[in-house]
Amino acid sequence: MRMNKDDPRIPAAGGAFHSPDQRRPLTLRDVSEASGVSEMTVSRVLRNRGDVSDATRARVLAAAKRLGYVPNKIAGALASSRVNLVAVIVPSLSNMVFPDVINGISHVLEDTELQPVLGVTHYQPEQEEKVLYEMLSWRPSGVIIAGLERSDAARAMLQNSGIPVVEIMDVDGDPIDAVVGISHRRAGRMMAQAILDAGYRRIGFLGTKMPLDHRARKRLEGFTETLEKAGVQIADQEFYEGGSGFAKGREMTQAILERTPDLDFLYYSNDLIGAGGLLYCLEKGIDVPGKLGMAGFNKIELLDGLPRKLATMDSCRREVGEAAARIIADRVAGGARNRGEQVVLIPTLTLGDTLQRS
Amino acid sequence: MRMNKDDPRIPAAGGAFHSPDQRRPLTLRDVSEASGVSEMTVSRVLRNRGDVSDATRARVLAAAKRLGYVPNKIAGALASSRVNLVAVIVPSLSNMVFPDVINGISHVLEDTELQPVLGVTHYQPEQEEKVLYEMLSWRPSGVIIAGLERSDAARAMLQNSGIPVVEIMDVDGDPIDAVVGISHRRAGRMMAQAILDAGYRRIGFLGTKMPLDHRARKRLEGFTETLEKAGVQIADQEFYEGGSGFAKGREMTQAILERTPDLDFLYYSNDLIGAGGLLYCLEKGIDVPGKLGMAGFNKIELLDGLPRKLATMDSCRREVGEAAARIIADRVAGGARNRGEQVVLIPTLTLGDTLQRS
DNA sequence: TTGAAAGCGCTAACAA
DNA sequence: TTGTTAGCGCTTTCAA
Repeated sequence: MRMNKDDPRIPAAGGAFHSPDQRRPLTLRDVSEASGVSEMTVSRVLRNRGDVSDATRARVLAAAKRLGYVPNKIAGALASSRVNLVAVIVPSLSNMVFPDVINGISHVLEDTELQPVLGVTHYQPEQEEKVLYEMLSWRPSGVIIAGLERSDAARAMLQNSGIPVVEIMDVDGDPIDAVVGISHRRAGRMMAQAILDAGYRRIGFLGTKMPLDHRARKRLEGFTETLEKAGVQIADQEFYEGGSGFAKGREMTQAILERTPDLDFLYYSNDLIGAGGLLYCLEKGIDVPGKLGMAGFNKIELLDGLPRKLATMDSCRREVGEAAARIIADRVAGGARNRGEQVVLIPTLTLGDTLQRS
Repeated sequence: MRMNKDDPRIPAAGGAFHSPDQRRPLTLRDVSEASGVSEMTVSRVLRNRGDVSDATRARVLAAAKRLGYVPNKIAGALASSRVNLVAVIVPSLSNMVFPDVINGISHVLEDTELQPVLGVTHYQPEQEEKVLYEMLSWRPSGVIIAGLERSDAARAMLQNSGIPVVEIMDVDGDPIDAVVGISHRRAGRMMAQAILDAGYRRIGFLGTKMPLDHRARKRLEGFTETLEKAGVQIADQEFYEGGSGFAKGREMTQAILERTPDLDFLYYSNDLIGAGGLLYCLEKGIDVPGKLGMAGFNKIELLDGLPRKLATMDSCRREVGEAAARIIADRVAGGARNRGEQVVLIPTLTLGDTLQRS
């Protein structure tokens, strides 16, 4: 074993990693030379592959550590055509919904070799195409992507990619491969039924204007469908653009109630604006849920602790993330020979304090 | 990157490309053979590099589109030793703080070739090391990482990486390279001064138990420092573990007020628990801010619309993200010959309705 | 304007 | 248990 004291990259003992003037990133060859072991054996040691004697292993590890070597996964991936990345593509990080999904995914992948890589589309199909294209060009081991609505191009890319694809959060549609989520139509129907059962009849809807939030759209569709079966029409609607928040919920609630004062229920497309509306109504001294019932969607935990508990429905975000990650992990591990898994979770209804005739 | 209809990357609708049995991903060679043009020229066309005749370009684009070719960035990156990825490493996605930062980063990087790749550490130094190692092994063009507190190993990796490193959200410490953020000590001092100026003297603190949330710790340090200069001690404290939320804020507030009923101010380490506390106090009929003042931190927009506006301080999240991304983009573009940029943002104090003697 | 050759840093497959 | 040889799919460089 050659000890090259003059090699500028090899720092003095103690500070294992400090090579301040380093220009060229270290390669396996550097570790090989520093340890007097072939590149191949160094590679084996660093990947814990094959049989390597303890003595050799120790020398290699010492050298790698001393040099501060970080392997080049680009070269490794090219050589092995294996990439331990899972592309995770979501529309937004700002609404308290997808962070939970992502945490579920990370949690499951932590027990595997796989690593999630995040892309955000801002609910724009063009952005989705672009992000997908970028991610696929890194040849990930799988894709987890929100929703079932795809441009033809995006769909083609995913189909041609030859890797596991899990579409999440929604099951109402035609999946490319696997799918994990809840039925938003069904969620809308369930909520409508609960509202009707409680005796409310003059129902208003408040939600996002965004035509590209397909899940919100489907909830509304299921909702109106069930109302109509009971001979009830939505009495008024209010739409908004931009981020959700309490203030938005207040404004919209005020607007709809001023326009249609005889409403006896407000159905919000998410808990955040619902909570804003609830705060507004409580302030106005409106009898909730006696005179006016209210409900949101998502079961955002953060909101536990409002003066009243808003009726809502669980979107199973963490479970969705976990199940999706598990599908990818199983496929990558080869433990699953099938494709097209379907995991349909059932949202639970929470009546809270805002959906029950007093 | 443009996304027009002639973009070779985007397969045409209509299924020209469904090659259902496709096993091997397409390569440049496939496009080369399909178009009768050398691989090299195909590569030039797809990267818009060098001079290529219009006729050749058209043939290549047609072939690429027809086949649904997606370039392999792994090979490209290895050959060119250029990777258009920026590693973004944050402690959490769940607290409404880092999504804003990430949006700022994405927004700036959208105008460049660079792409953010996200890693989450859950406030664990070991996780940070692991994530950093994984990301650096992909040889990104830059790193944006939250905080200034690093393990020796993490610090060494970053130093040795030879790429731009921007540490964000905090400026109180010893940066490895560039830094963008606010001074949390200063923020704590400012808030303490405002509270003292308003005449409050019996002050309680409520915050996370997490010893690894260094920014919260520094705010508290600055806070107590200013109080002490005025001869005021923190009268009581309450710490919590786990996620923030209104419910947590309520519980803690109840606990501290029952233990120390004569407190006249509550300083919360973030707006979410502060909002919970505020809701609790309003319900209890406590005179806010007359008998009891309250303040949080972060200026979370979502909360606009609470019955009272909580006093808070802006953590400049989006600006931090944007400035950090700009530093990376400039360095990558070669437009900046220097290193070690320091961007210190000044948080603004919002008194709201909870910090002013009536 | 186009093409041919030589790697990028690593790993699969095989040899010793 | 260790080493050698060929690539992985692309880009760089240089020649035509």
